Amino acid sequence: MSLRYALLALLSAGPMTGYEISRRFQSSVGHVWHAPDSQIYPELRKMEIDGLVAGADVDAGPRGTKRVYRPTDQGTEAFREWMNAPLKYALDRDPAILRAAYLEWSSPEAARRMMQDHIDHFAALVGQYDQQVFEIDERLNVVLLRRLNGLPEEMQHRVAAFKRFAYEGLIARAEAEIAWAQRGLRLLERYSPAASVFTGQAGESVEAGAG
Amino acid sequence: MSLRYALLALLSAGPMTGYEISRRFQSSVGHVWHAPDSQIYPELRKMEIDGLVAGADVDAGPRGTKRVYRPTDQGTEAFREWMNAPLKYALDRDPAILRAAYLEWSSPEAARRMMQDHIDHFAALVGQYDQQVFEIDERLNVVLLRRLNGLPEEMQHRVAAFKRFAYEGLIARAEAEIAWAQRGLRLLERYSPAASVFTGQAGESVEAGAG
DNA sequence: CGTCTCATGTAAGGAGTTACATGATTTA
DNA sequence: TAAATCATGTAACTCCTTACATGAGACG
Repeated sequence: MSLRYALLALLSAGPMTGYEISRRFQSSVGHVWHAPDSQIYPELRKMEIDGLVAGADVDAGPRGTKRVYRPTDQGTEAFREWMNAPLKYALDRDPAILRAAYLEWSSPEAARRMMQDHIDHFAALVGQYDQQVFEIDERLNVVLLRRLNGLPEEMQHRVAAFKRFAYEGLIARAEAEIAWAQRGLRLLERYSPAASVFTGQAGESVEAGAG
Repeated sequence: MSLRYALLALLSAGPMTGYEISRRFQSSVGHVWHAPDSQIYPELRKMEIDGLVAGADVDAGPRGTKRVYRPTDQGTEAFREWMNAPLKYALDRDPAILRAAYLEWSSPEAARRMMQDHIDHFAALVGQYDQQVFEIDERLNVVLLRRLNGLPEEMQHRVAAFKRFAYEGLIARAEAEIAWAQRGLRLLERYSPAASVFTGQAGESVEAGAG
């Protein structure tokens, strides 16, 4: 149910087409919330039926028309209500943690590769997040500029500070993942040189595993 | 698709009924992977059809019978394969980050409450994780004991070390969340004493928000 | 002449949530 | 005698993923 609030959040910067939302959800804003086309277009239609956004068919030059959405007063109010309601925390369900807990079932090489992939994955994300923070600080982000346009300077700082804060959270998380996987590599170094008893055929391993 | 691997992981400690799995998934092991009854029983049936587990109806005394599942050789092999395959990383979609990015839309009190709830939530989790680590270190966890039973001592250390490592990851994450929310509180202190322009009625706010 | 961008979806299926349903036995 | 534990599900729904579909204009 958060997708519609993510859409309202993005649309609070100004009117957009489904296509533009889709592109933003795949690049910059996509770090905060990601969704594919196949979810966005139908959800916008549903939100229109529910009176949260208003769509208008606008001339798109030689390309015919496109549908531009903007939040209605009701949509803005629904977003604000959601922003003031308590958050529900989902229970944990992360394949990386699941794997880590049963790493004796991986081959030593696969275990090391998993940790290295984890580090590489989150290091790449940190790079992307840093770039976003830079674009926030330097006011290079198009959607942010649209959003800040017309606000008093103090409020501009405030709005930008919150965007920055969100990315700082993502960076802190990613760095925690990297540090954890590095601990994992050190742990594997201590245990992996010795061959795993779990690398044999299925029959043996059931014996070894179930004892 | 990870649920079945979580089930195979748990069953690798020894045979269990759906009911016992369900209880474990709601308490101790539930921190690593959570699932409700309504998902577990049907999934076990599907896995039996797919040949990954074998179910046997066993006498349960005066209560009639119960169905005990154990992994088949094929199931054990499928689990090992999954443990050796590369992980897929899902794209980010976290309501807490989404909110943080648009915190100018929350009332100052709601924003502070959100941060405090975040801290409380993850502090409680850290407490639970610490307890699990204690139970791993002291060999108090029933499933772990079942799993270690019969393994050479060196392997016991190894297996327990990986379980501990998984919880260390959860703890590191939770602590990163706490630190982040504390930064959030400090940020709000700087910006919130001044009233938000976004606290008026819908009409005004659309002006202010969209500029 | 081919690929990229603009523009908007459908369709099928998997994964997860929430609520409901049932009934015996054991414990406080 | 009321509540918790043992034991096993169904049903409806939402949310998300993956694959497929289409067509025009712009760019190189």
